[in-house]
Amino acid sequence: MAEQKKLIVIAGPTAVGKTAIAIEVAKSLDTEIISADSRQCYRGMTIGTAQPSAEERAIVPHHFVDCYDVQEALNAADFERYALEKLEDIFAQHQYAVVCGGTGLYLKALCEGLDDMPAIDPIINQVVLDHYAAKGMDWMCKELRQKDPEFAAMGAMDNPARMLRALAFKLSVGTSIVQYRTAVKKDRPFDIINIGLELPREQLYERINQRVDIMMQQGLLQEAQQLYPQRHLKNLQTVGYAELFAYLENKMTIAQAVEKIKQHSRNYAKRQLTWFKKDKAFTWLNAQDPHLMAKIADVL
RNA sequence: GGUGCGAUAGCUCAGUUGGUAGAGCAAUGGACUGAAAAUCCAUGUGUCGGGGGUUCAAAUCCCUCUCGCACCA
Repeated sequence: MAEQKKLIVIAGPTAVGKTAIAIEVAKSLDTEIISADSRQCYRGMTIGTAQPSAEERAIVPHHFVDCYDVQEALNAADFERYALEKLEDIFAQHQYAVVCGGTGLYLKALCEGLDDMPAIDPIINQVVLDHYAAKGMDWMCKELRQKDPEFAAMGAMDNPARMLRALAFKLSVGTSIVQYRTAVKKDRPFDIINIGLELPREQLYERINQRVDIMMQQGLLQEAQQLYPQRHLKNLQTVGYAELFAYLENKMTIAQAVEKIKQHSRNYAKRQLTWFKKDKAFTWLNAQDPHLMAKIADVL
């Protein structure tokens, strides 16, 4: 009987050095990488999302990078499907596969699965969005309390993003979204090894600041200019672009925009750490440990 | 040199007729099952520029000094 296939998850905050390390790991195991990053998958967001370069991709094949139009709004469930399918291909030829990324929900979707849920009618969804834009939170609270008291009772009634989905779900499916949330972990036909990369906070923040300066030198502003006409897409509600759009609209100076990008990247890194640290399955390693590769080999 | 305005949380500022301070942003911590680089929640002791005075009580009134800004010379 063949040995169980193994998925190596490499996660951590932005700018910690995940990409380079994942490449080294994948190369040494002679396998491929699936990126678990909700923004690197879009074409045209090359510099701002720090997509692996062509040279890096020539060393190890990457998937879910630079392969969708920004108009296509993918979500965690789409990633789950994509990654499971791709893993089947990779495992057909390799003992190991590497998933590398910083989007916690996507990693969770892949490793534990999302509950199966019916799709929301896009027309109803749009109607709900429009009503919310016109009438605001008060309207949505009232509407939810009336139409989906079960959700309203759960106490997420201060978060518009989730309320919007709950309302649109209830209106198009007819049942409360709460009914579909079983939180049952799915069994996957492979072992999962979780590796978290970290650095002392000060050092991480310093790296983030430096990387933003480098991105600007590489032409982030020009990249943002090209995407500017599509700035209202949710995929472009992204650190590094939103701030430059504000600059392009004369809402702040370029220096202020760069400062904001650094600040928001630091905030984002902290949120990522909060998410991953809660998951006790991770083995944490210092991203700059000189014996990193040996330590990773130990974990496998 | 003169006059006026300002000096309050890391930053920008509120502070009503005197009752020992509060917002936004930042920062820190946290949540998060289909927008997740998103979205949201929690946390505010700071010689109220220094010194003196009036008062039971002063960020708030008076005097003075220091520093900024503006205007007049």
